[in-house]
Amino acid sequence: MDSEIFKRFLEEKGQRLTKERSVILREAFACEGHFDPETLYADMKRRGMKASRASVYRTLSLLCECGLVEKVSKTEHGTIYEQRHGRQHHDHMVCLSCGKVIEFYSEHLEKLQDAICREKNFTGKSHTLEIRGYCGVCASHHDSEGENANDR
Amino acid sequence: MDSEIFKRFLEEKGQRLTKERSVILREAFACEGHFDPETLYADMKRRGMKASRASVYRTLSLLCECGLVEKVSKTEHGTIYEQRHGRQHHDHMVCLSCGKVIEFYSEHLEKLQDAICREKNFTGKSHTLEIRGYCGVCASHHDSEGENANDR
DNA sequence: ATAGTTGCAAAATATTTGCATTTAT
DNA sequence: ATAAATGCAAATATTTTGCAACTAT
Repeated sequence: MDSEIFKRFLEEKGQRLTKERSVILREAFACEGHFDPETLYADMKRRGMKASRASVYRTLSLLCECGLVEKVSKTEHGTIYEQRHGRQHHDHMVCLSCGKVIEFYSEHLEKLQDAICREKNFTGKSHTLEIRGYCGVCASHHDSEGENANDR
Repeated sequence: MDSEIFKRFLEEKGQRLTKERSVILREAFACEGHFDPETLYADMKRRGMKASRASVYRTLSLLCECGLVEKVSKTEHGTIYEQRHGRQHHDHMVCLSCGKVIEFYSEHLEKLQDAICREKNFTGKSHTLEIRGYCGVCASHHDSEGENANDR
C-alpha cells in the first residue's frame, strides 16, 4: 500500500506518518491523475478533513522526495503534481480539432531521450511530450478549414 | 528587421512602438537564447536604459502575442521566455535545481515521433518536449546531499 | 483634445517560513 | 521529556493592475 511506502520513507528519516500526512496522501492518490496544491486543499476541506495549507505544501514536498508524487509542471494556476506510484509513464497526443487525448508509449523514444541526456550531461528525471495535431477522424474532415496558427 | 514586425503588429492594433518597447525588444533579442523578466530588467538597468519593470512585463506579453517571443516554461525562478524569430525548432531540458534551460534538437527524435503518429493514425502538427532533471553542475551537488532541490 | 503609454505603488497569486502550541513516543 | 509536526500569520517572490501624470498625434 502507498501509505506503507510513505511511512517507511518517513521512519527512515526519523519522521512520522501523522493523521494530516495520511489525509494528504490519500487525497493525492484519490485523483488518479494530475492535481495542484490549492485544489487538493480545497477538496480536502470540502470533505471535512483537517490539515492546513502549509501542511499540504510541506507534505507534497515529502511525497516528491520519496517518489510517490512528482512535480509535472508549473502553470499560471500553480504547480501541477501527479501521483507516480503504480502508474506507467506515457506521453500525449492532443487533437486540435476535437480535443481528444491519445496516450502512447514508446520504449524506443525513451531510450533515445536517455541517450540525448547522456550526451548533454543531464540527469533526466521525467519528461513531458505533447504532440499536437489531428486525430484520424478529424484529419479527414479537416482539409477545408482555415484553423488556428499555433504551429511551431 | 524584428522591430519592423513588432511595429506593424502594434499599428494594426492601433498601438505604438515606444522607446521603452524598443529597448525591451532589443534586450530580448540581444540574448540569443532564454531569459526571464527579472534578468532582462536588471540587465537593462545596468546598461542605463530606462523602462520600468511593469513595462517589461507588459511588453513581453505583447511580444508573445505577435509571436516574436514565446513562453517556454515556468520555474521556481520565474517564467522563461525565448526569442522565436528566425529560430528553428528545438526541445528543452530544464534543471529543477537552478532553472537552467538546455536546448537540443535530434533529427532521429523527430523522425521517431513521425513514425509513432503514423502508427496511431494521427497527423502531427507540432510538439513540445520538456525533459526535467538536473544539469551537470547541480547533479554533482545533488549526490552528496539528502535530495533537496530547494536551494535558494 | 484624444487615445495610448508610462512608472509607481498597491494588489493578487503561489509558496515558504518563523514561531508558539500541540502531539506522539 | 523530548523531538517532531501543526496551524497561523507574516514573509517572499513573481506578476498584474489601478491610477495619475506624461506623450505623441
